[in-house]
Amino acid sequence: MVFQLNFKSGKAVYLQLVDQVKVAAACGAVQPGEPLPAIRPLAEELRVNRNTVAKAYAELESQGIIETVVGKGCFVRPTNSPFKKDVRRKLLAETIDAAVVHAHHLQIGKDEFLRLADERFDALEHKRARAALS
Amino acid sequence: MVFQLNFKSGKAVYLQLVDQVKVAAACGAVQPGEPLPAIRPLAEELRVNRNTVAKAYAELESQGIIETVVGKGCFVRPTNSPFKKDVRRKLLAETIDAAVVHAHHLQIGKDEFLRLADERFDALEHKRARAALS
Amino acid sequence: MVFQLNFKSGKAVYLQLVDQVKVAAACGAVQPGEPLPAIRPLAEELRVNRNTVAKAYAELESQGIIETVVGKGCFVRPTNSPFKKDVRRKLLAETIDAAVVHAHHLQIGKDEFLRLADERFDALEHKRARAALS
Amino acid sequence: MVFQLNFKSGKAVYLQLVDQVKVAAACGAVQPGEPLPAIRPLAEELRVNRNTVAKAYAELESQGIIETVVGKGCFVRPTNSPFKKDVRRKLLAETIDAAVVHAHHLQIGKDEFLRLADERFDALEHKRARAALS
DNA sequence: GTGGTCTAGACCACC
DNA sequence: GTGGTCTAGACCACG
Repeated sequence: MVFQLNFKSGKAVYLQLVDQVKVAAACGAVQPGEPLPAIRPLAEELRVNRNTVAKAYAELESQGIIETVVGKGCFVRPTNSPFKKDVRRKLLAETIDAAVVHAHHLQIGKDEFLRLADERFDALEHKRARAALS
Repeated sequence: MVFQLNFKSGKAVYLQLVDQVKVAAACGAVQPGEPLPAIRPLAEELRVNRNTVAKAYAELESQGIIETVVGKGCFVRPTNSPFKKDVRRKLLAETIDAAVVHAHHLQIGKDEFLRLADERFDALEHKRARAALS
Repeated sequence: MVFQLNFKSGKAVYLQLVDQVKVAAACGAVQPGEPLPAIRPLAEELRVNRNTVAKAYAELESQGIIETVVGKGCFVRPTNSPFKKDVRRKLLAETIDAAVVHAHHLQIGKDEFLRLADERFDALEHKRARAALS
Repeated sequence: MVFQLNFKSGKAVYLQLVDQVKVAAACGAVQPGEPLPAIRPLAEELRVNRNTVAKAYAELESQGIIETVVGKGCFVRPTNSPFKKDVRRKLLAETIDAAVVHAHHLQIGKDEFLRLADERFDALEHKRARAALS
């Protein structure tokens, strides 16, 4: 799993985690039965207190998204309402709209925006590739 | 100008206002030089405290989006980011990173992401063009 | 760190704090990475409301002088203005204009003004050099 | 008289006016018996409401700095404690110190600072020369 | 009427 | 413990 936290967004960090796991689970990016990262190393990677990650996992469990097995870890449960393709596109469109508005105020045009997006997408792939090796 | 606040989203109310004003400015719904709604009546309309609206406007002023003149009101400024080019790129990169991770969780690949971004960028331009006419 | 507030100067208290922190940072009295006093105890010491100190710190953060980490505190950042060169020049020009008018009212001419400025600039550098050693 | 107002300093505009007249009067920049600018044109020049200038003049009269003759204007009264040279230098040094700190945070060095000061001083002279002609 | 400052006190997220 | 948000209400400067 790859997470992206924004400490200045004004949204609680644990809720950002919750949202990201929910989306990933609803789309099959993490398959049912797959384990989520363990709390301690994830907290370290995200530079966040363990309590914060634990709170996010607790929230996910109370929402029935994941299942915690004490001593083993947290596992994704099967989704009963996976997102359809058009729902996924619409969700992403909202996020992209926000980015486009941000670009406008920073006076960054479409060409450079797309170049940056391409670049950051590749960066994510490299990050995942490196993570897969270790 | 119509604003929609979500008191349960976990995101600070004043930041929701900030974002919505930025969107309105970006798509030309409010043109440079035009005034924003006055603080007191807007606070009443949105059922929030006057200080909350004032905080949003103060944030917008510190971001250079609006200019406030005591005794007169708050006015939209023309887009003209004071930041260095590399700073602007870096600021936008953070937003794009979040969108890229979102796309990954939504199981949407780079090609479709870029197509969507291109599309949303054009949509914003069209809105601005239409708004400039009226 | 010792702060002196003047409640009768007609200048907003939180802005007095902002200026004093900026002076302390500029002359090396607080080094990059060092924490500022915590909000609550400082407010008590200065006999002002906690919100007033918080507002000062928020302003310092928005100016890029400090970084605040929730749950940890507020820390001085290394000097690195994000503004374009011409914006920086223009911002400083306004301050210098005020000083020039002040000099004119004080019947102090250009030569002496420049000599004084040279002298005060060196004084700041010396303070910074001494502070860097300890 | 040349005035320099800062609408964002957090200090009341009328107090900025008061301070500037007081300094000029205490240093002989305006001689006893000389008239201050009339309220209406000054307000226009400074882009300020007439009430604001009137309030400043009222404050100056209550402090005994000026004398208002209805229908004629406001005149500077003789000072009984004019600033000595060292006092004037010290007062200006404080203002310059603030400008130097500002320059530091904008990462503008001594050379450029002095160049800017030289330039702004000349600009003030030209402004006064133009004003004297009309 | 406009926006700005300050206080007092409650609740929340994070360490 | 840290900082952040929001409310309610008072007072001020400016137009």
